[in-house]
Amino acid sequence: MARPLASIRNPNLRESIKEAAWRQIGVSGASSLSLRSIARDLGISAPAIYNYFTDRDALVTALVLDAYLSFGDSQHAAKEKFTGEGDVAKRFMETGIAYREWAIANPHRYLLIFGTPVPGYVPPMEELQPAMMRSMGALAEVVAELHHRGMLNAGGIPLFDPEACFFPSGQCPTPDDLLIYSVSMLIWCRVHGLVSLEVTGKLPPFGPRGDALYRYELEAMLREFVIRD
Amino acid sequence: MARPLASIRNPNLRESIKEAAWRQIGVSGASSLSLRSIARDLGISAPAIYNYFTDRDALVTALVLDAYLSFGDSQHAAKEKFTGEGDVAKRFMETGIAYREWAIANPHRYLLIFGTPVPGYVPPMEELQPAMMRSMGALAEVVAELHHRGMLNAGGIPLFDPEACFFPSGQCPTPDDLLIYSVSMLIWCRVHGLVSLEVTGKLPPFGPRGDALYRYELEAMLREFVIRD
DNA sequence: AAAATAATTTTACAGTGTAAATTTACACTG
DNA sequence: CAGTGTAAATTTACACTGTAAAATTATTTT
Repeated sequence: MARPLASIRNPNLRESIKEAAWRQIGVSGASSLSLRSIARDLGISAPAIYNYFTDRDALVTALVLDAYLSFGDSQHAAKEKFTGEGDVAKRFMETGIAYREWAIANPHRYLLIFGTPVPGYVPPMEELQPAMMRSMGALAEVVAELHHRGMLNAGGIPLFDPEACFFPSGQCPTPDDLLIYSVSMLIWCRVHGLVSLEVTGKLPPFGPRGDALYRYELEAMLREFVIRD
Repeated sequence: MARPLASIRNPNLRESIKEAAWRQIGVSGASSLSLRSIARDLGISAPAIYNYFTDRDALVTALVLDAYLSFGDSQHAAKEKFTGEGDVAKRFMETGIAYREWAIANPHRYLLIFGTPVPGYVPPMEELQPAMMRSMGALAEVVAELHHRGMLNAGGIPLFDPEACFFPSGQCPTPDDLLIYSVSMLIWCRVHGLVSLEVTGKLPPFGPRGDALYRYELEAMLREFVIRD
């Protein structure tokens, strides 16, 4: 028998494959993701997956995109939690805290995006960039707001090369944008340092006090980059 | 024929295996490390490796230990570059810059230590801890010196849990040590954020200006944590 | 010289991704 | 309605992987 079951009792195989993949990743980590065991889970044959994803890498890319979506949602939701005029600093803190909380709640997803957990996988940047830009957008919007209110104190930070960075629709970024993106990137680097080490279990000494350390770092950034009152 | 060649024409197989492993890692990354292809390189059979390493994981651990050694050497060398009384800040900068330079010169080694590049490998912490402590020790010594000279301004930072942290010889750390280690850890987190993203190619916009950004971060830490003059 | 031990080999098994050929189910068209 | 074409699966096959077991050989010890 050769094409009887799958697409009938499973009308949306593409999604089911991704679900099975997440299930596996949740159990044994992204490193041990296996097309064959996904196929076993779904009661189909391994090469059948190639009808929905050209590659193992294509599947991983789809998973990364999903992860970015979920991550971006949580970032934007956090940013929109406080909508008051004077709540910019609160929005910053809220976005920052949501970053870590999402990562701790979804360690495998976090590592899939920001780590290198799948053996030979090299992420296709041009394909992932929109999703990445969107998820980073929440932070960038907060920084932009700070800048527009004249609260951004980041004159000394190095700006990145506008050539080396693909901007949406290939437009040349304004100096303001350049500043905003550079500050956002720097903040992201600091946040990522802590969170990635925590998620990979390499920050053991702090244990439950990871919260406090993380909060301290966010507040240090407020002190360094934000002019208040 | 069964035991003629290897140990005769290759008197130090254990080292040769590691060398071949590094060679492979240098070419195609740590993710595609393969005992079989190491064996092919050396003209021996794959199971022969099991005489020198109980596991693929044991081999990886040996590689990690070597990487820590090289990394620690470069850290301590940088720290001892300036020996003057008033050169503490210089020592800090030098150690920080050496951190990034070593990582960029040895990206695979860096990822082997601080990333998760080998599929199912889970690092045996108790075995790696001495090497890790030693390599982190250079930074800790700089921070300790700052503290002893009364130049450390880090009153507000959260201290980590002394229980959760294995200290050398199981001794209870003094409050001073607790502060020194906590500050060092925090500095390490920040440094690691930047460097790990740069090494994995996830910090493209800055390109050649990565230097400037990194320097800025080191100087920001001096401003934040160090009382000068 | 004989026995013991240690190093190495071959063989084997269970797993992986994926290419190729093959079979089947379904939708159209004549 | 029969026939064809296409798309979705399947089976088969290949080249890999780590590693367990058994067999073989070299060296060391008795």
